[in-house]
Amino acid sequence: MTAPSSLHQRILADIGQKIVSGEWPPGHRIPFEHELTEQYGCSRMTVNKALTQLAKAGLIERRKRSGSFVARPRSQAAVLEIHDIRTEVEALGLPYRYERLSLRQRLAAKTAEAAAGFADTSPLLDIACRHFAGDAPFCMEERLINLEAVPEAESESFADTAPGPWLISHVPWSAAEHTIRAIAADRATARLLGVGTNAACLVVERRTWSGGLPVTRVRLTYPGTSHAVVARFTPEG
Amino acid sequence: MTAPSSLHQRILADIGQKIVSGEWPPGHRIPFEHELTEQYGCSRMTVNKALTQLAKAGLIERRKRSGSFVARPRSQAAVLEIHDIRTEVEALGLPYRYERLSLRQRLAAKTAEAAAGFADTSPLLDIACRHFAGDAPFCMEERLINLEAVPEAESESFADTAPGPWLISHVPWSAAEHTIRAIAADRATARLLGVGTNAACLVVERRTWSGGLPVTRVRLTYPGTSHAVVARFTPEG
DNA sequence: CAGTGGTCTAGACCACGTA
DNA sequence: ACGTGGTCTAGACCACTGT
Repeated sequence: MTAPSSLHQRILADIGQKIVSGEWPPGHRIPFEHELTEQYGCSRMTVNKALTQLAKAGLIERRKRSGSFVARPRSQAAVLEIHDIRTEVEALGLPYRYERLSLRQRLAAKTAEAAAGFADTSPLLDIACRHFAGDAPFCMEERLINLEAVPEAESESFADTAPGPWLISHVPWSAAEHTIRAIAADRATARLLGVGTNAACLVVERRTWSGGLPVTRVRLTYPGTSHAVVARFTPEG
Repeated sequence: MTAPSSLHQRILADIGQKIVSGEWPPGHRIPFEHELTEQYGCSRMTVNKALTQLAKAGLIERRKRSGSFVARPRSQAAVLEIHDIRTEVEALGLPYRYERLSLRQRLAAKTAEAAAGFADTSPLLDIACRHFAGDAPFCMEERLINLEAVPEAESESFADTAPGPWLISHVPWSAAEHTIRAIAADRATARLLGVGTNAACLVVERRTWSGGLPVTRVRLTYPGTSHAVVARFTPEG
């Protein structure tokens, strides 16, 4: 509902509105680019920009020689933003505290770590730590760092710095994959999170690569009652 | 790693590669558009397309008068795709079955439904149903439909058709917001899902609007052990 | 003020798929 | 074969902003 500042945004919003309102049902043919060109009195690049964006958002399908059509909704695509934990805690207005629980160096086992994408016998740093919001545990972190990808991590103690921010400033960028699931807290987890045994917890697991090499696998376990992950739909980019 | 078919994709990939590999660390200034124009022997629109896309993906920040810079990673943004349940089940190679549990019409209560965005005393359809994968319950669905937004739903029994697909074919498109959390199954939920009481479950709640009006709120409860939500990072569009 | 990115134009050529 | 979308050009004007 914000005023579109540019013309291609206005075209995008106009067409998006017609689709969302149902005025143009799925399968409806959208005016050809040259028709929209006349309608808005602009060049083809401008309408193309809008239509390309609508196609990327999944609202329309484009077929050469036939035109563009309103897509039938297949899957709900939404953008998930996973923030830095410190930021997340401070956004709640609570003081943040970090605590390292354990750190050891070992080799990747064939079974578990292979599934996480680490090669057999890769040297790994295995870290457990906790993040606090005020006095209460906010989440627990179990992290594996591939020392082949990040050899500098070997000399880090992670006593005061959380592995996440440290990695971000040492491994510049990365592709990532997130998996979200629910588990029942085992005894150790329950104690560390200050919840009852078998309490429901939300687990966010992130695997990160850099230049084809697996860098880190982190598993964040939140008390289920206090944390939720939110994703919002994005028609416009 | 796929061969970029278009020039702006190649420029995007080249720069993205330099950022991901660390060759250009956060804060590094990216060549000006007119420099890239010379470097690739193309027009400014082409490099602009690539840089705009990198900025939308969050890999770079653009500042007028100063140039474009490699962004420091702030939040992990990933694309979450939530599919139709039937599709999801059948993708597992299992037969899909749907079962309606209850249906009743009532007015929105001030407390609970207001939080879901429904106006006070809106007429609602309140449906509970289950989705099966083979013989096992796959997930439980609790759904509210706003009859002010979808009056045709009043005459539907939803005995054989799940509300999701029906709504998709009757309410053309929508904005949506997803919330994912973990809960412990209460007695009723546990029985319906065939798990133990207090078993950890993954709850995906989706609220949907159409033309500013709230259309439906659906809460899908999955046995935590058998279901995960996956989101993947997307540098390129 | 000068230089950057944001946006737009009025053309063009091509691949491709449908008729 | 033809018309569509995909891509690209070589300009242009403007707003913003740091110097």
